[in-house]
Amino acid sequence: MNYWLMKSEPDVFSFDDLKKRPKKTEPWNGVRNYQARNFMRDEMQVGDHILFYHSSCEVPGVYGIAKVGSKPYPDSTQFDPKSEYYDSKSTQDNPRWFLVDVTYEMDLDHHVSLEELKKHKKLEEMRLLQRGNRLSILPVTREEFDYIKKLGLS
DNA sequence: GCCAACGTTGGC
DNA sequence: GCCAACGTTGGC
Repeated sequence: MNYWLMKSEPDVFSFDDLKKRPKKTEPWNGVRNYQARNFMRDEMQVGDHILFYHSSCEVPGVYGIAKVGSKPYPDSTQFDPKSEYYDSKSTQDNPRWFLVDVTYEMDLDHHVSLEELKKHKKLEEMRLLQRGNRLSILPVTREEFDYIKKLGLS
């Protein structure tokens, strides 16, 4: 079992949006970074737990808990010329981009802001908090995951 | 294979 | 809107 942090801009797709989806599930399309893709394609397993993080917004931070809802499969938007995620170098036989479904798991009592995360010594080695990090999908340790979840419950 | 130019991310 | 960090592209 692995643990992850996945970023989303809430103006585009928020944790609330995920809850409102049919089956509370959303294909995580549009990732066009190889490292992030590799995490989804090679390392994620159904049932892995996810910290759902809002970025590029007024209060960046963790807003809920989700889980991996499917095995990896090709991101259909890469084949669609009308999609902003279209990739002309991808073919059905040799897709370049893979995704997993993300499924709602549980609410937190309150969000845990980036500012809050930075205050905790136990979290100072989190990849999210390392300088220059821009990956939209990051592994977290079980300890980090549990600690942050606890911060969001009270 | 190097590296300059360019584009994107994301906090502030 | 700024800008640091870093990934990607493409000429050579």
